Amino acid sequence: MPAAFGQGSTEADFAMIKAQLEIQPIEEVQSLKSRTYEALKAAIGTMKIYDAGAELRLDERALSLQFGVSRTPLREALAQLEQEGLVRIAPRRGIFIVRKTKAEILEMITVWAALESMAARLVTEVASDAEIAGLHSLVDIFDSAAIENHMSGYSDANIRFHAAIVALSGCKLIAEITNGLFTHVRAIRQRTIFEKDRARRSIVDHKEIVEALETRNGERAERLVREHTLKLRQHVEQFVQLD
Amino acid sequence: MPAAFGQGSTEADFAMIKAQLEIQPIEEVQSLKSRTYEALKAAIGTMKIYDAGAELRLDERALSLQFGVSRTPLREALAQLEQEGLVRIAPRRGIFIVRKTKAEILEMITVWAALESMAARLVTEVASDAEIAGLHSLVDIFDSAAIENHMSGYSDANIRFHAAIVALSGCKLIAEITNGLFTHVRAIRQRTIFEKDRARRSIVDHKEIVEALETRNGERAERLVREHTLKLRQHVEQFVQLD
DNA sequence: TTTCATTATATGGTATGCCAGAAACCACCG
DNA sequence: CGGTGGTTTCTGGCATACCATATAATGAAA
Repeated sequence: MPAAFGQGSTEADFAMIKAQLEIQPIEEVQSLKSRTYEALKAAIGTMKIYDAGAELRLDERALSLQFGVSRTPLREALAQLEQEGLVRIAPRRGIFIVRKTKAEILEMITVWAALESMAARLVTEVASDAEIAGLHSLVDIFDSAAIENHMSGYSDANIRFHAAIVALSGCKLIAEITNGLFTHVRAIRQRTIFEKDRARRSIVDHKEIVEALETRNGERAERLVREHTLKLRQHVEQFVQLD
Repeated sequence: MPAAFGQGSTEADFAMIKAQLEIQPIEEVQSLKSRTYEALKAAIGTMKIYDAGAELRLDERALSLQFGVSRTPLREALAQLEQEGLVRIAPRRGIFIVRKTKAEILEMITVWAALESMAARLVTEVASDAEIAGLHSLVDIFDSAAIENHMSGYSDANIRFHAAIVALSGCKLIAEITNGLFTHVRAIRQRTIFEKDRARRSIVDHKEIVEALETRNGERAERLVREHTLKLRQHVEQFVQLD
């Protein structure tokens, strides 16, 4: 950055210029590999891969044309997605978007329960009262009967509530793994999972959880979160049909 | 399987053919990418990356020569390792083996505690009595005072005990994530973590865990496993120095 | 002698071309 | 008419060449 201003620039000049264009962070132009990775991940995420007859096969050359990059960075991105479990690369056979089985989904929810319950325990140990109090804003919104008409909004708020607990735990790794799981489950997040009745009971659960966190009752918070998520597990096991 | 033998084939024909050439499995020649991935992962695993002055930078061309493959499959393998968090690829700067910070190690142990305690709970729900009884063989070995002289053996048996619980839970995903964590922690598994005193107390813990599993006491098994692993966490926090 | 600018080089990023294997297609034969 | 064997094509695997940037080396000026 200095070179651009020549040797005649003074501190004053610099300060002025700095005041003018402010933002320094510098646009980090990521590699084509990572940008392709993000783009592919997003594309797969918004794809309704569980619909019957959905096209699960990816064509390298076609994709490289669509993204406007060569096959090399594209393949590196695909290798990463394979590692992440989003696609499966069958040598000489093709590249396929992975459709999780119901059993795998249930395992994910189980892991989620384990991690988030641990997160809740951590929250009671490390979060400030103010931080915990902030959770109220994510729960109380739904006190009104507005639930009935805002199911889509509920779904998002629900996710934010759980994400908040994970965030307050301070454990980056739990957040990371949880996000990874969410990526997989996103495609299945059919609204049917969150029908009215569940929403109502869910809110009661959430209130209890917040209360346990506020009273720093780690054991109880952990148990409530676990049971709450395992309820979802049971619900999915019972009512969601895949495969 | 039926179509291949046409309409004239009898049960006898099939049995004969099957008896003749037997072996079908076919040697699965993996791609260079995946083999390079495995090789690199193993190489990094056996590397003492936490020693001061350890060379953490990887040279693409040098590696491609050593492995005898071109840079393309090598880079795809590296992309996967990056996704897994074992290496960090700094664009135009270099490829570096990731050295986990102490805080990150502690987070891993925390996640481990969460997952294995959930696994223990699952074991009480799904494992057979026989399977649980099998755990005794992994614990009783150390009844004798042989511990004193077999610390290295203890370390392995310890790992196998915990792996067995995860396996008996039937949850593949927990096993998968746990293995991933183990890959990272392996390099730190300095024998100092497992000194005599800890070993003795550890065995007591293990016996209690087995007993809880045998009596199908899910709550207790979960708690014991969690506390056991959190003890390790505290121990590492207190005595292991990194960074 | 030190410092800064310029140039050289090394290293990762990307594009492209060729190769091998798998699947689809087709023709020939029973 | 069906099935089998061969041929073509399509697609992913791999190697290589080139490009861009970061860093090291070098030299000139203060």
